[in-house]
Amino acid sequence: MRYWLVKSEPDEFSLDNLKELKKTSWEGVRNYQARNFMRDEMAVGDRVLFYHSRERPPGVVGVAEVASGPYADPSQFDVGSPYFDAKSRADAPRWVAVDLVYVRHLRNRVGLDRIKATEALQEMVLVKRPRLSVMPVSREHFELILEMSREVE
DNA sequence: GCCAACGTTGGC
DNA sequence: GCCAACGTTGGC
Repeated sequence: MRYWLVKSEPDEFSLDNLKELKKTSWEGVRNYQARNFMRDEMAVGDRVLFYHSRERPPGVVGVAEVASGPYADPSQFDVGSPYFDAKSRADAPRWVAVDLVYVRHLRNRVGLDRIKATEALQEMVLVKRPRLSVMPVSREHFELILEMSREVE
């Protein structure tokens, strides 16, 4: 089992939205590196840190789980979608989606400021590589974030 | 295949 | 809302 972190702008899709829906199709990823992680490495049962970006303060707010293998992201073929990609062909889809299911909210969010201030988390992709919206997380880092969420800041 | 221009992400 | 960092595009 692998561990991941996905970013979402809560104005667009929050962890509360996922809780209500229980399950969602994680569509709209339009970055090749993120796409490759989803396409090549994500598998059913993988655990996912759910991160709210563009919110003050940004941070990890909960846990989700991968509930499907990768499949062609339908929004790439939808002319009305902001994620429409005219260069993607039906017989060779460029972008993939996976299903995510809600697992839980963290008792306390783990803010980016705290992550950045934690020595053991300096190697997180989140810290080292800005602007990536789907990224792997090591088991150790995943568990440390969960531990931090149980403590009051 | 280089690289300038442009677009997007996301912290602040 | 600003803008730095980064990815993508396209002219040459």
